[in-house]
Amino acid sequence: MEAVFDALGDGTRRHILVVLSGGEQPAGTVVAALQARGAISQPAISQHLRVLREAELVTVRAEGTRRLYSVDADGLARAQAWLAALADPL
Amino acid sequence: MEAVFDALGDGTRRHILVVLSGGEQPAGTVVAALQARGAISQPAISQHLRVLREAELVTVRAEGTRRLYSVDADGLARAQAWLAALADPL
DNA sequence: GATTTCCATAAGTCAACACTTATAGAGGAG
DNA sequence: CTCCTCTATAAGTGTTGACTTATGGAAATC
Repeated sequence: MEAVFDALGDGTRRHILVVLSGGEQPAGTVVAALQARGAISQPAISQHLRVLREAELVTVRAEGTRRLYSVDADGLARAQAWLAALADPL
Repeated sequence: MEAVFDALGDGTRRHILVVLSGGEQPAGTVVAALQARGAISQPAISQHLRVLREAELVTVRAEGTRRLYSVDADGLARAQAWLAALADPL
């Protein structure tokens, strides 16, 4: 859980999640989308994707040389549940 | 919204929210609760409370010299809604 | 099999930000 | 009025972590 909100605590990573909310995307497309918004390198995005993966906020699957990323609904649900518990203490 | 997840992206602040989820508490009680978990100064907590306030994740009200903090359900709901939109893109 | 594309990792740099100590200020208590 | 409690702000420091360039490796293309 710690890793989840640490991962969400960066604007670039949140932007990546927004891009991926449009559906499964190869890493290269994510890079292009982020670079359309401002100068950032491919390795920077790759590192962010790794953090999101380790936090279980995204999933990957390989297809040839491409890595297809998607938002991980389970991870997002866990984050939502944690927030809900704060507002509504059992 | 940026400020909300930036604020949530720190473990100490998340711990403060957990403490406050138990109900309205004066700042001093929050300090005591956090210090029970590890060495941290009163000003550090005060600064975190300010960040949480600016992100609208907590509310304050003064009672004499005490400042009573509570979790802000609206702010938490906004955060949840944002996460929900990611998983379930309209 | 050489080249090219796609992505990840390595290593190093720099700035943001989470801390600290010191202090100010506002409200009860004596 | 004075003292003490409670909390916030000021100022300075150190470390984390978000970036960079450089490189490695795996799969498609020719």
